[in-house]
Amino acid sequence: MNETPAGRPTLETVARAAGASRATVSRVVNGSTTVRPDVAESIRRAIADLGYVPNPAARSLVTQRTDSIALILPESATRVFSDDAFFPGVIRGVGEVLEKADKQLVLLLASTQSSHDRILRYVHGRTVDGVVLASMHGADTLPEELRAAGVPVVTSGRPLGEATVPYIDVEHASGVEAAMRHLVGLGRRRIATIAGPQDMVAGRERLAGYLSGLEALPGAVPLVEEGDFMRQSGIDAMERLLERDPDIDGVFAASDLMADGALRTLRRLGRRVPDDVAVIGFDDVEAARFTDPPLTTVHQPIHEIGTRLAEQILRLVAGEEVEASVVLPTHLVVRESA
Amino acid sequence: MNETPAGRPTLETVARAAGASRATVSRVVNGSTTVRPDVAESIRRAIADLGYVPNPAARSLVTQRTDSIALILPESATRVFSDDAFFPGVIRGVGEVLEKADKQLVLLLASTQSSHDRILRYVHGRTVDGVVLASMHGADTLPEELRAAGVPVVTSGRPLGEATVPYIDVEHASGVEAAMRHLVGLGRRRIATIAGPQDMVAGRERLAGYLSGLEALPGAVPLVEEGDFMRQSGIDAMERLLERDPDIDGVFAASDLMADGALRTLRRLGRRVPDDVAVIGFDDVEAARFTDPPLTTVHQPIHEIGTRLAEQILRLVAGEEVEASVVLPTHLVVRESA
DNA sequence: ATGAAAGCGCTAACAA
DNA sequence: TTGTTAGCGCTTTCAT
Repeated sequence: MNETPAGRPTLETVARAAGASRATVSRVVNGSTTVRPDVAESIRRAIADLGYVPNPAARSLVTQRTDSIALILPESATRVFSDDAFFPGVIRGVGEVLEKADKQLVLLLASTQSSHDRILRYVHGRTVDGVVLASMHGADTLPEELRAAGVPVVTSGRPLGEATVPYIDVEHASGVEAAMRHLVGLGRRRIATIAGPQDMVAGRERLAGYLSGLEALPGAVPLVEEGDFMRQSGIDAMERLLERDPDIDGVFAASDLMADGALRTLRRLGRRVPDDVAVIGFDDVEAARFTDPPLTTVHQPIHEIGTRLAEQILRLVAGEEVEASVVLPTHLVVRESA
Repeated sequence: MNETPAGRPTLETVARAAGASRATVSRVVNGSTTVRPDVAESIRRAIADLGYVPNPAARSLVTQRTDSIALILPESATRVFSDDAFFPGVIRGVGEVLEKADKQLVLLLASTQSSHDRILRYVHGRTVDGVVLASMHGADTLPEELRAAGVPVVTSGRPLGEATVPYIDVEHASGVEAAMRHLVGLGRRRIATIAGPQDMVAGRERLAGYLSGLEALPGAVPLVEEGDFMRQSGIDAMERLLERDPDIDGVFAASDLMADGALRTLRRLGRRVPDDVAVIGFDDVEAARFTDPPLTTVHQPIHEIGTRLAEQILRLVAGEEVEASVVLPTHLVVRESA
C-alpha cells in the first residue's frame, strides 16, 4: 500500500511492470532490434498502460544531445516582425523541417543589449544542439562567437564580417539586375532606387544590383535614398527622391513594403503608376499582390530559405559536412506596377 | 599531462580550481547567501576563468524544472502567419516577458495532423514548465488535455469547448458595438458584415457584436458573409455582399485584412469609401494605417495579449493563483474609411 | 559556513 | 538476447 507509484513512471517502473530490466526497456524505447519480439511487445504494452514518456533531461544528460535547435532573431528582426512577412516565413520553414525531424525549435529573441551575452551563455550551456541565426546586421559578432564556441551554426544571409559560417542566401544582385533590365526595356531612363539599410547584406547587395543594372543606361546617374525596409521609410524616401528629380520614371525599391510606400507617395503627388513611373519591389510577400497597382517584384523563396536553413543545421548537428553557402535563385514577377 | 580537462568545465572542475566543494560552488552559482564572501569571490573568479556554464539538463533532472515555456501555435495560426500580424505580435510579447524572466521560449508549430499527439508527448515529457496556447479553433481538445495532464496552461482567446483553463482575451463584442454605433451615427442604414470563421471565438464574438449593434437600427436585416480573416476572403465576401444588396452603405469586417480586401472590391465596383460605403475593420494592425483610405478599425492590444499571456503562465508555473480570465479592452480608432 | 553523499532518470559499455 | 553497472552534472539533505 505504501508502494503507490508517486510521480510519473520512469524506466524502472516500466521495467518492473514488464518483468524486464531498465536496459531492455531502454532498448525498446529507442527502437533497438536486438530485443525478442514478445518481450518487446509486453514492454510496449506496459509503456502504454503506464503512460510512460522518457525524461528528456535525463536523456540529454547522458547522450549530450538535446534534440533542439535554436533560432536566433536579432533585434532588428523583432522590430520588423510586425509588418514584414520575412521572418514569419522563415520561422514556418524552419519549424516544418524540424518538426519532421522531431527536433524542437527554441526561439531566442535577441531584443535587448544584454541578450547577446545571454544567448552566448545559453548556447554554451548546450541547451541546443545547433543554432540557426537569422543574421541581419553586418556588424554582428555573434556568428563568429558561436562558431568559436564550437556550436554548429548556419545563418540566413551571408554574414558581413569575417565570420566563416555556412549560410543560406538568395541571389540579390542578379534579381535586382533583372528588375533593372525590365525597367530599361520598358524605356525608363531616370531610374531611382530606395535602398535598404547598408549595414545589412540584403541592403547592400540589392543596391549593388541597382548600380550595376544602371550601367546599361549610358550616362545615367544613380539616384539613391535609403530606407529601413519598412513601409513608412518607403513613403519618405520616395518624397526625397522626387524632390531631387521630379522626372523619375522608374523606381526599384529594395523591399515590397518600401515599394508599397513609394506607390502611395507617387499617387499622392499625382504620378500614375506605371504610366508615369514604373515601380518594382523585392521579396514577393503576400501583400505585394494586393498593392495598388499590384507590384512587380523580385521573388525570393522565403519559405525555402527556412527549410534549407533547417536542413543544413540538421546535417551539421549530425556531424555531416555542408556546403559553405547555398544561394537560392530569385526571379522577376511581373505585375501591373511595371 | 593526462590531466587535461577534456570537455567543458563542470561544477567539479570549478570546485577543484577554487579549492572548495561542489556543494559550495553550487551555492555560489545559485546565489545562496550562506557562503563566506572571500570564498564566494574566489569561486566566482574560477567560474569566470574556466568559462563555466551550468548544464541545464543536469539541473533539470534534479530540480524538475526546465525554465522554458512552450508557445503552441495551431495549424490555422501557421497558415495565417504569412500576412497577419497577430501571431508575430503575440510571439514578440510573450518573448519579451519570458526573456526578462530568464525563461526560454519553445515554439511548437502544430502544423500537421500527427502533431497533436506529438505535442502531448512533448508536454508529458516535461520539457517545458508551462504552455501558452494560441488557441484558435473551438473544436480543439488540446487545452483540456493539457490541463488534464497537469501542466500549467493559459490560452489566448477563450476556449470554445468545455475547457476550464485560464485565458487572455479582448472585448470583441463591445469593440464591434462601438464600431456599429459609429456607422449608425454616420447615418448608415444598410450595414453588412464580413464575419470571421465561426469555429473561432474571435469570429463568433465579432459577429455577435455586429448583430447586437444592428439592433439600434429598427427593422434592419443582418447581412452576413463569412471569410477566413485573410485578405482574399474579404475581397470575395464583399463581392457576394454587393450582389445580395447593391445599396450597402456600411461594412464591418471582422479583421483588418478582410476590410482591406473589401476596400479593393468596393473600389473596383465603383463605390467610393467612405462616401458611398463606410468600412470598419478589426485588429488595428500596422497595415491598417496604410490602406486606401486608411482604415477605421477596432484596436486590440496584440502585444499586450502576448505579455499578459507570459505573465500569467509564469505565475502559474510559480504555483501562484491567477484570474480565470483577463479580458483586455478594445477601442475604436477612427481614420478615413468611416 | 562547508563538505560528504545520495540520487534525479537515463544510456552505454561490458558481461553473461 | 538480456542484465549489471557505472556514470552524465547537478542540487540538496544531513552532518560537521
